[in-house]
Amino acid sequence: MDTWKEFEANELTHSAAHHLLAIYEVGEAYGGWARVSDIARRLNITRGSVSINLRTLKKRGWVQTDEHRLVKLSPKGLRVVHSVMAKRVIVKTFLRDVLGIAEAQAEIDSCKIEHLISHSTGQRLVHFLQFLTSGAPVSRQFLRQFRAFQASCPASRTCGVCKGQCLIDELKYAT
Amino acid sequence: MDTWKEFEANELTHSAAHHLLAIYEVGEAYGGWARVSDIARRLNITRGSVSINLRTLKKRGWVQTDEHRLVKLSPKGLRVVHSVMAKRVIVKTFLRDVLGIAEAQAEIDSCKIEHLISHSTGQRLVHFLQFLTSGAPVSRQFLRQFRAFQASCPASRTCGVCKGQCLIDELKYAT
DNA sequence: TGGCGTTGTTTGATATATCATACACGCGAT
DNA sequence: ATCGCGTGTATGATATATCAAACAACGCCA
Repeated sequence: MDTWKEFEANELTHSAAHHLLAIYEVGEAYGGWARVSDIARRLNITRGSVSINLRTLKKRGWVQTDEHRLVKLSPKGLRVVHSVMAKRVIVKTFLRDVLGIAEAQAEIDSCKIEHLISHSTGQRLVHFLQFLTSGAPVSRQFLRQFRAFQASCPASRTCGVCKGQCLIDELKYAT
Repeated sequence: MDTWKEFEANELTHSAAHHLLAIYEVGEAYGGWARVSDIARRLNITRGSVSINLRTLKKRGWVQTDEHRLVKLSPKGLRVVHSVMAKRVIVKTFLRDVLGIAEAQAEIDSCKIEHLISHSTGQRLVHFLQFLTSGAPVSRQFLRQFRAFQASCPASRTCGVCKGQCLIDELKYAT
């Protein structure tokens, strides 16, 4: 019923996830400590925005601050960052190495999705990639034949309603 | 640099996508025409919220209104709905039938992602599923052996930082 | 000791997305 | 004809997320 609301219910927003990632990346060379200015520069937003957003991140217990106003991830925040980073790598790897999507597009898609997929989905995707790249004969053969199949796929078929914008026509098998 | 901002730049928000889907579903039995009340009931939000959100949807050219205040998808809106529906089905099918994720979780994850994946990613995912379910010997064998591999996977390994919350440890192959 | 630049915060603005509540309109039943 | 209910809209509130601009504080340099 309210499945679609799970999106909003997610306590980790896209914005928050990237603030945490930025703190991690910026602080990497300074023992985990980051300055508001550098976080803002990294995200290409204003210092004011970062300052305001940090309130929520602190309230959630994801970051800690210094007496010098330096910012650091809490253990809880670090766990979130690890989780998000891992999911992005997994999704991007799948999109690029299995589906053959261009690096740039794979980056964009995985960046949008990284904070949304569940732990179990991420884990199963890892196992899938592990098996696919395990070097087992069946995996190698499958990948090779899939590449050939892809090459033979028509660029796109036209849908009566969407004029090629949707994929309905290609979904007959799924009904 | 600003890849992460693509999320906000997306003109089709999660909320908007589901409003359009609701209009489509509610209107299905009435020649595409839907009432604000029914849309609100469908989404489990107030009539007021729908009323306000419809302004944006109209401004974007996705819906049209009647002199009786009935709401209908424009041709452009219908294309969006087809595109989103198709992507949800594709992703859900992949999660459920390939990765073996439970129906409910697959529904939640695909619902979060449906409006975010690009057309090319959706199309390639379709081709992947087509090949996997084509009945080709290599596909059947691959799927069977993957199931066996999955069954042998340890439930989860513990990450020093995350205590099993992240998947970093399982990503060694990807570095 | 001044002054200037960087830094972090605050303020007022916009945009989305929701709520509860109040209001106005129309239609059907009495 | 009017009473009441359902419907759509409007209003004021909250929460997120951004901006520009103003402001205060600190440090460095002369």
